[in-house]
Amino acid sequence: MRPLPGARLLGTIHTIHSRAARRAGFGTLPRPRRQDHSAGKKPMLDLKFIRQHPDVIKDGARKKHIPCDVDRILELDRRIRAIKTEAEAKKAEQKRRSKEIPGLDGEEKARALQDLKRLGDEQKAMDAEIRVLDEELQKLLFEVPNPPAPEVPEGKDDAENVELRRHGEPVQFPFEAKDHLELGRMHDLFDFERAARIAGSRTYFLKNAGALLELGVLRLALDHMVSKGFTPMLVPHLVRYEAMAGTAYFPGGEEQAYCTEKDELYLIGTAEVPLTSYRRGEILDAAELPLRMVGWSNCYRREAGAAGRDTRGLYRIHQFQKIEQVIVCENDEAKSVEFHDQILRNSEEVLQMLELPYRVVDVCGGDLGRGQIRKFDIETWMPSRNSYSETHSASRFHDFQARRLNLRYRDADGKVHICHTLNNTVIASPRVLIPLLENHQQADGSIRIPKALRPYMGGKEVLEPRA
RNA sequence: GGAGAGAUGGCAGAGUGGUCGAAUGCGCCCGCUUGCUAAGCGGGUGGGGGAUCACAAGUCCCCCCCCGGGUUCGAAUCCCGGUCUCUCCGCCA
Repeated sequence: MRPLPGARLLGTIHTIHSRAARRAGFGTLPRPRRQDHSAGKKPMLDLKFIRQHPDVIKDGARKKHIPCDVDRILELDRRIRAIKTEAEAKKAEQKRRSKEIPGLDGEEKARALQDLKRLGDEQKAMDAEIRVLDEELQKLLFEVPNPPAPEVPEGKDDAENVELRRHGEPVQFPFEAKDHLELGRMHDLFDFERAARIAGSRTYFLKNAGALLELGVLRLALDHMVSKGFTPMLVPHLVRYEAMAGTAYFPGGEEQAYCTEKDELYLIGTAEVPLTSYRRGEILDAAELPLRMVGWSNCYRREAGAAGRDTRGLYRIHQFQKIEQVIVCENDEAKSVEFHDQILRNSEEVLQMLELPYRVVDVCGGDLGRGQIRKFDIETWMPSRNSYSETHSASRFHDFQARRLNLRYRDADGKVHICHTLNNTVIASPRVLIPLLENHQQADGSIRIPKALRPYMGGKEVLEPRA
């Protein structure tokens, strides 16, 4: 699934979010308050890089259609460094002279104390000045988008994404095809009406084969990834602000996430959040890399701003289950690109096992999130929508998330670097049940179960509609 | 939910206002010694930022003893707030 589009929404920021943000050290305050071994500033991008290549940043922001005031950042940076140099010189003097105090006494000592007091006050004034400027700088830095890869197509929204390849052919039904809702009724797979009564819009019950199919495809996907050497992980579904901010959903995506107000925890919209955050603040040994993880979690999305869109059926709902693959690798462009290709193919293999037609699109600049360097979406053919619709989203972040998470590694020479991160959907259900049911339906309303899925369905080959 | 204890370098563990970025031990790295190994001996061993500067090396400086703030000429040490961990009691899938 695509990352929460909230990064581009200008939603009202709830008090609770800013409270948590402040405590976490993101957003309005320059430094983290909660426990955080990384202690320090964590700009989205390396400030040195911005300093040296302002034009790259500017052009990247343009391509992503995200506003970004690079000049203001550079100015703040210049001023802060100037004051800092001066403040540090004072601090050094103060420190040095402090050490002489125990050796002094009488009037000499009194005079020295007075001098030092004055020095200290001057320092504090400068620190305060720095703090104000730095607060503004940090806020701006969090909004700097990661420049997209040069190959990323220009474009302002998903209409301008570029198709890369197709696999399989959309089925031509020699009979009148039913949509998944109709099939669901025939097989008693879902209940939307009662769900709405209990839980509101965009909710559902899965019943009978509907429930089993969901667990089946999830397990198939998980097993496939485990066979590829990924570590299976069951993850926390409630996370702190830092995890949301570290993976770049916050700030910006607050409106898309459910928040538990009393505890200031957020329901994850994807296992990417806890998985990518898993080793945050650590310096990994290069020998451990790449970390290849596959997580199974429920995903919760408010779908704010989507009112009226895709209201029917299983397409856009508030809660679903997803198997997600995450890779943490070395800070190496070529490796990162290579893994991006791998995680894309992993997911394609799952769709092939499910015998579903799909295509891969290269997501254009304007449809990329703030942190993504490049993204490929997989769209699976959905007969009822008469279109390829998004079921997977494979993103490459460079060091964007890792920098925020302070996720680093030590190379063979003992040097410390920030990791690269990537992730992709392996399967998300029940959305994938739409193409699964619709593509494999037969004239009599029965549904053929693809071979690879049968072991997960008690060996059954076909689902027969209820009498 | 109630009561208490604690958080120091990769690990263990000292340190209650100055000479502590931090003893000591273990681990790790480099030398020496040694048929090999072990032992022994000597040295080294965290992260971040800034100045100079070529985004190099080197040199200098600042910050970090869970996180943030405060007191003080000076804080790992004192004060306030937060987070986490552990123990006991209660509750509970």
